[in-house]
This record gives sequence, C-alpha cells and structure tokens, in this order.
Amino acid sequence: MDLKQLRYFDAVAETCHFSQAAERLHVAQPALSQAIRRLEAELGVLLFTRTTRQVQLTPAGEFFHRETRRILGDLEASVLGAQSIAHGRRGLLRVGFTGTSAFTQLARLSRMVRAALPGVVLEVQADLLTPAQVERLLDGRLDLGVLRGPVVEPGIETRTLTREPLVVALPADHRLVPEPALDVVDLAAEEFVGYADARSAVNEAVVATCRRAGFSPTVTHRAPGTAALLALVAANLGVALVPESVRSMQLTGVVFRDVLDPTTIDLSLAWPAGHASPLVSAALDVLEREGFYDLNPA
Amino acid sequence: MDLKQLRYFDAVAETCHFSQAAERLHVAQPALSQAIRRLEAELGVLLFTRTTRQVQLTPAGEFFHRETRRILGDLEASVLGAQSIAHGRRGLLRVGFTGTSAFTQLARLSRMVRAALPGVVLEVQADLLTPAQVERLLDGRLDLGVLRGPVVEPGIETRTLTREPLVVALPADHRLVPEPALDVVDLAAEEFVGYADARSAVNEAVVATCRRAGFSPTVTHRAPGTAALLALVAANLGVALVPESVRSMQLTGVVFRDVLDPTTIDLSLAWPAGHASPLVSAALDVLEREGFYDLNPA
DNA sequence: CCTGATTGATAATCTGCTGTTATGAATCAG
DNA sequence: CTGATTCATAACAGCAGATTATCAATCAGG
Repeated sequence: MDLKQLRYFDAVAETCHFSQAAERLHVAQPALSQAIRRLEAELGVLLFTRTTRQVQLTPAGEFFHRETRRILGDLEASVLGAQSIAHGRRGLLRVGFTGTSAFTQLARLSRMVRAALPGVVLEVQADLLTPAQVERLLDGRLDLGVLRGPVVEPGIETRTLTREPLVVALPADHRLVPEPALDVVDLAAEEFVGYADARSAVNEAVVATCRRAGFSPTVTHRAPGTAALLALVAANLGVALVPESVRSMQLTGVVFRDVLDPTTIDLSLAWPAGHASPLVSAALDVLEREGFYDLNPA
Repeated sequence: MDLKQLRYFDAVAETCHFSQAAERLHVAQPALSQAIRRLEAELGVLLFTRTTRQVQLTPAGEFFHRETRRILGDLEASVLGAQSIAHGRRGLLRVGFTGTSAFTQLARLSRMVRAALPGVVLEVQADLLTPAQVERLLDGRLDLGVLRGPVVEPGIETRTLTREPLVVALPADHRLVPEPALDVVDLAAEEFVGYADARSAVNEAVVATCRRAGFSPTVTHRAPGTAALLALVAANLGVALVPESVRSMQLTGVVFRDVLDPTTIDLSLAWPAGHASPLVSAALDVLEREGFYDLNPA
C-alpha cells in the first residue's frame, strides 16, 4: 500500500469518475485504473463496482473512504505540527526565575511569549537560585533562566536585563530609619538576615559589599526566600541587603533605604549556548523584538 | 511522502539505530539513511540528530513519531474494517418482518446473527406486509425479509420456514366455541374481521379458504395489525382466520379453534436474488448453519 | 595514544514499479 | 444503428529507490 494509492482512491471515491479524478490528479486515466486495481488486490476488497458507464463505491469502499480521508487529514495535520515544533512555534518552554525576579519579570515574559507564540506552553520554575538554574540549563531541564548574573559559565549565554543597586531593608522601628540614605559601614554592628542557600548570588553580593566597606556581616538568621526574609526583618531579627526590585514587595514593618555608593547586582536572561533549540531561538527573537531588554535600570 | 518512508521512520524512531532498523525492515542500511533524509527534506524538519555513534529523535521527530504510529495503526485498522465489511462480518442488516412473524422469528434470527456475526447491526422493520417487503428488497431498502410466501417475483429468492394452517379466532362466548374443531363452511354466515391492507397475504389466504368452502366472507371490520384484529374479535365484532402462530398471542376474550382440512400459509425468508451482498450471504450461511429453517411446522 | 570495531553517510549502479500512449470493449443517447 | 463516452488492457519507457562498495567519524580497550 502506498499513500499515493490512497490519494488516488480518495479522488476517485469523491468523483465516482475515473477520468475526472485523473484530470484532477494530473495523471492519465489508466494510471488510476491500475492503481485502484492494485489497491483492491492488496486489500482483497472490492472498493468500487464499475461498468464502463458507472462507478460506485461498495459499502466497504464507502467505509474505507471515510477512514482514508480522516487519516490523510491527520497526516497533514501532524506534518504541520512537526513543522511548528521544528520552527519553535509550538512546544514546552521551561523558564526558571530567581526568587525575586519572578514578580517583576514573569508577567512581562509570559505576556510577550504567549502573544507571539500562542502554541508555546510555558512551564515556570520559580525560586531557583542562579547555580541551580545554570545546572538545569546545562543538563537540559531548563530552556531559559532569569537569574543573577552575568554568568561566566561556558555553555551558557546571557544577556543583562537590569542592573540593580542593593538597598537596605530595616525594621520599621530601627534606629537608622530616620536617615534618608545609609552608608554600608553604618550596618557593621547590625545582625543580618540572609538567604538560606549559601550559593545565593545575592548573598555573595551582600558579603562583597560589606567587605568593601571593611567588615564581615554577622548573618544570624537565614530565610529560604524573599518573603520569609522580609518577615524576619519585620520581626526585628535583623537587617538585610536586597536588590532594589524587592521594594515592589510591600510588607508592613519593613522599610527600605538607599545605600550610598551601592554594589550593583545584575538580573540576566540566560540560555544554553550553541545548539540553541528552535523554541529558545524563537523565544529569544520574540523577547528581542518586543523589547524585553529595554528596561531602565530602576 | 510515502507510506514506506513513514514505516521506515517509525522503525528508526523506535530503535534509534539505523542498522538495526534496517535489519528489522529487511532492507540495506543506506536505503534507510536515504529515505529518512528524503522525508526530512520534504517536511523541512530535522527528525533525528545523528552522529556516527548516536541517533536521537528531535522534539519534532518525537511528536511526528507519536502521530505516525497512531496513523499507521489507524490505517491498519481501517483495512481490517473494510475487509470485515467486504466479507459480511460487519455492517447494517435490515430485516423486515410481517406483523405476525416478528413475535416468533425475530428473537431466533437476531440471536443467531448476533452470536455468529457480532459486528453486524440489525435494523428491524416490523409490521411490513409481504408486498411492501418485496418492494423494499427490490429497491435495496431491505436486506432480508420474513414474509408470507412463497414469492414468485423475479429478483427475489425465498426459502420456506414454516407451513402454518389457518385457525379460527372466536369471541369467548361464541356459539361455536364448544366445538373442538370447525369446518370452514360453519363460518359462512359469520361476520369477519380482516386486516386493513387489502394486499395482506393472510387476507388473500382467508378469501381463498372461504371460496374453497363455497362462500365469500363478509368482512365487516378491519384492523391495522394482529393485536387490533384480536381485540376486535374479543369485542364480539366478528370472527377471524389467522395463521396458527398467532395462538402465541394470548388475549382474554378470544379462543382459537382448529379448522378441518385447513388452507396452509407459508412463512418464508426472502432476499434479493443474484447480486447477493456479502452481508446477506454471510447471514444466510449463519442461518443455514444454525438451523433457522429446522422448524417443525406447528 | 593508537588501533580496530562500529555505525552512519556517500557514490555508483541497476532493478522494477508506475506512469504514458495507443487501443480495445462496453454502454448509452439520439 | 452509429457515434460518443468511459473504463480496461497492452506495450513501453523513465526514474525513484534499493543494492553493493566504500568512506568518515567516533569509541573502546590495551
């Protein structure tokens, strides 16, 4: 059996006329007669009753016609589907976010992707620290990552989204609240609330900032995420240095203050270098076109 | 695109190994490489990533594999379906019954057909008089008929099922009830209840019976079916001559009595002669084998 | 690090399927 | 009865696709 035979059969079944079907298929009429005959021989089923004047589907032929029409349609659809996947217009895009970036970037990214690539399903993995995202990008569990960067890992390409200064989160009744802006040195004697994971890029930036100011921070309490971290600050258990975008997370009992000459920390988009999958390429194109990178560093 | 290409693709996708797939397909390995390459070129989609040591499906290839496997399965199923229809193992069998025959024959026939041909759907057209069944058998609206016969119409073949004598249906308080058996002449003065349709084969047999006994029946009331006819008899509106199988239809107020030297009336199975459809042939085979015709004329 | 084994790709060749043209046979209309 | 229509058959030709032979790349084991 052969797809061509099925297409021929389909045409003859629709017209019930060998010559007309032949014309429609751009072949000579004997080719059709032969092809249908071969098909019937292979199936062991008479598909048409034909005289020299009239061609008619048998019940078996009628059934087979309905089936083949559906099957040919399905085949065509599956070709289109495969092409969609190959061109990145369809598939599963797994995007990772760091704890603080999900709030600001997730909505922008998903809006742009869904509008331009309606066939793409987004799978969000939130609250992934930068090293975890890098690992998953490298072993293929993740397609895109919004993370603290820039990443210098080979095999990962990144592009900077925003450069944020660190700001201080203080308990509302802290002695430094009246100051409009603080010097990091002012915090030397404070107890700090940090992120639980030692590999957190924010943690590293905090340590670097303090060291630059000449002291090593005393991290007394540790939180598994930004919400918990702010809650600890609100509970008066310490102060914290966080990226400025955390300000969008309002929490009573916590106030933010700028830092003089602050360390900055980048937020970047990262993806596996080299063998970029069509999905990732398409998504990157969309984000470029839609201005995902055009952020005023807040 | 070609079914062979799809089968080749399927084999390679399952094994992820060109040489092994080639062996399984009983072709040389280069044929596979070429075929897959052609398929990819036609779709414009890379289906495999391959090095000399490793073959792997792309996401598009994975999708296409799922689809083609389903499609190839559907195609195979539809071939089997068409063959089932062609061999009469599947389809719609439309069977007609006369008013009185449905009760006794419908259950037997449907039991035999359903047991031997589970793929066949029965469509019962009951209460069809013999001429109506003949007409429908000839123009293709009916495949089989259980009717009063034998039919001499060309284009119809029949086989006798039972030969029934006519019996008398009397009102329970009729003067003749005490007699164990009646002579038809005894009914010469009675009013008769007949079937409404003048072409009814039973009607004709009744008239013939009476004429043989030397009188013409006075048919005062007419019923559209056997139940109504017996109801009229029960209501004391007349007597009726009916086939003996009607006795199986008990109705208070009606008693049956044998007729001496009765006219007999045949019940036959009828079907279109000549171009017997596979379904009808298969059904006739089954009925033959299962003893549908082995009835003791009651 | 080298060598042989494995595996997919490529080149050249050939077989046979399938389409074409020419023609026949059967049916229908006028 | 005759011409037109339509499907089937026969003979032939062209090319798609299979085969064999060979190459190139990768990996395993000593």
